[in-house]
Amino acid sequence: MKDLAKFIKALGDASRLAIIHAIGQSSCSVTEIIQKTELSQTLVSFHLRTMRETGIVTTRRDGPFIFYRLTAPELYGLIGELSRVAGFENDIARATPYFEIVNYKRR
Amino acid sequence: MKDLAKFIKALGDASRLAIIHAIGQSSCSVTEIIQKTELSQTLVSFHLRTMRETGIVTTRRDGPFIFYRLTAPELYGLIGELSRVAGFENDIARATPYFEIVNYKRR
DNA sequence: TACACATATGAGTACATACTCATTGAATAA
DNA sequence: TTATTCAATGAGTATGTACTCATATGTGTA
Repeated sequence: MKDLAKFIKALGDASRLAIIHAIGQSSCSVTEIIQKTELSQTLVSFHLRTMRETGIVTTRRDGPFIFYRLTAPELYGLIGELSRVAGFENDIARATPYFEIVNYKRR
Repeated sequence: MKDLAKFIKALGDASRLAIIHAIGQSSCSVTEIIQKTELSQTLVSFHLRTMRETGIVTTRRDGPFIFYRLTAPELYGLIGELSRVAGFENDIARATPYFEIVNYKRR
């Protein structure tokens, strides 16, 4: 059974927000996601699995690559709204609304 | 200190969603929240604490009562949007108190 | 004062989750 | 075939979190 709490919980992690930010509203291969987020391959794969299972992302294979995209592209903007509502509007990036939204840490 | 992932994580729990639903866009005393959610006093208090600390709710004392409200009332609608985007509009959650969040109307 | 009511808090527990490392599988090219 | 690249998976660990029970604190009234 689908569960809203579970879905939202799957959004509430810095690494997964970084992945969502990397994907944006188009799509990305896993390799691209790894490069953009600077997270390890294993960790990206680990998170993509739960994001697949909660329906946040869907996949398409193209040769050796697997492309991920948001199942609902509007989700990207909604997370931006959440960020604004949470009071993050004065963070680093008002001009690039969705960049500072994702406050993921670099390694 | 502020952290979007932490904020969203604090939304991703069924008990806390129930509390948010109970509060709605106005405010409620803890006693009212307990009655509406049918959660234990201790558990409600436990969750309200983390919701206070993440800035989801704010409080006002009135005599022996402490009233809680959403710091940002728009959050209520946004959760409805998330629910719709997640594809819950026809979910079994119709029978539960979470339903009204699920069926929040767009502006 | 004493008492009742409203709410918060500390301790303890069981489970969930994020992460790393090592390995495996799947697709392609030489 | 072998080798290479892309991606997923299993095991192990450490931390986080949701919850319960008992207790404490705050507030108003008799």
